[in-house]
Amino acid sequence: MISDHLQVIDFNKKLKSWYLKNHRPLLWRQTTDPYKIWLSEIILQQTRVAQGTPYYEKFLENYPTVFDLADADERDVLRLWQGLGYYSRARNMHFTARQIVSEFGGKFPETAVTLSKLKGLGHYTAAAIASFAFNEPVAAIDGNVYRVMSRIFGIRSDMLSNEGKKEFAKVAKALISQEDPATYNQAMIEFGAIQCVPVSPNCTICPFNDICYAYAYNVQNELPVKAKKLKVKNRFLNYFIIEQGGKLAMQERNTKDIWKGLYDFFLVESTARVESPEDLTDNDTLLALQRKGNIRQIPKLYIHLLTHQKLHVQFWWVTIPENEHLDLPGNIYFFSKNEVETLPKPILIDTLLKEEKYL
DNA sequence: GACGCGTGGCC
DNA sequence: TGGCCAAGCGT
Repeated sequence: MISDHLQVIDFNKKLKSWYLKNHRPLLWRQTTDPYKIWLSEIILQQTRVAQGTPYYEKFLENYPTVFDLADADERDVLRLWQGLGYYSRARNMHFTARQIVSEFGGKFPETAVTLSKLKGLGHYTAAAIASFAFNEPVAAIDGNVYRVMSRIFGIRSDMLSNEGKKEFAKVAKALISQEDPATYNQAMIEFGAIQCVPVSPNCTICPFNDICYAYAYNVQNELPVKAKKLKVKNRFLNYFIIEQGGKLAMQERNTKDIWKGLYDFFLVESTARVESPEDLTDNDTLLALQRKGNIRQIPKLYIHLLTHQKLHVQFWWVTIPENEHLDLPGNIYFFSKNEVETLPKPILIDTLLKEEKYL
C-alpha cells in the first residue's frame, strides 16, 4: 500500500508527466467554466467520449449558459438528449440549472460538499467539478480511477460496495496532489481511459509497471472486483401506432418505468409473444381499434436491449378513418407530424418511425 | 444495500 | 453472435 510521502510524490510526478505527454485534447478540458464542465460530466456518466461528444457540442450551441438551459422547456432538453440514454440525467440537469439560476443567481457552488447537494451530482461529479473548475483538492473517483487504483495497489475489495468505496477513497485521499488537484484528477481518469484500459492493457509501456500489483501477478483481468450484475428480464411490448388524418397518437411515459418523460404509443404489454391483437387481453381501446381501424402488422419483431431488460417489441400500424371518433385513454393525444418530430422519443420509437417512412 | 435506468461499440 | 460494459446517480 502507498503510505510513504515520498512514494506519493513520485507517483504524482510520474502520473503528471504521463498525462502531459499523452492526454487527448478534449473540448471540456480547455475551460474552467463550471457550466461547461458540469455539462460534460453529466453527459459522460456511463457514456463513452465518442458517443457523448456530439451531444456536448449540441448542448453548448443550444444552451451556451446555465441561464439558457434554465429557460428551456424540459421537453426540448429531452429531445436534444434523445439517443444518449439514461434520460434522468437530462431531467435532473434541467432541474438543477433552474435551481442554480433561482437560488444562486446563476453561479455554481464552489465546493464538492455543496455541489453534491444538487440533483444529479453524486460524489464523483461534485468532486470533478470542484477540482476542475475551482481547484479544490478532492479526489474524483470514477470507474477509471477505481480500475487504476485497484490494479496498481492491489485493492481487491468490491468497488461497488460501501466498504470498498471507503477503502478506495482512503487511498485516493492519500494520493491527491494538493498543489494541482485538477491535473491530478484529470490524469488519473485519463490514465484509466487510455492506458490502464479494462481489457488487454498494454502494460509494457506503462510508467507504473515497476510498482503495479496487477502486472506483477498478471491479474489485470481480475481487477477491479465488481459485484456481478443481475439477470436480464424479458418483456413483451405490443405497440399500436394510431394514425388519423396524418396525425399520430402518442403518450408521455410518466410511470416509474423505462423512458420516463419520453413519448411512445398506445401500449399493451403481454407475458409472451403474441401473433395477433386478438391474443391480447381485452381492453376498451384495443376493441375500438379493431372495430374502427384498419390494422396492419409491422412484419419485423424488434429486439431492443436495455441494461437489464430485453424488450421483444411488436408494432401494429392502425389507420382510423377521419370520420370515425375514437376514445383514447386520457394520457394519449394526437400530434401532427411536425410535433411528433419534436417530441423526445426512445431510439426504438424514432427508428420505427423512420423505417416506416413517417419521419 | 439492492436495484433500476439507455445506447452503441467491441470482440 | 450475444455478452460485456462506458467519466454514476436516485430511490
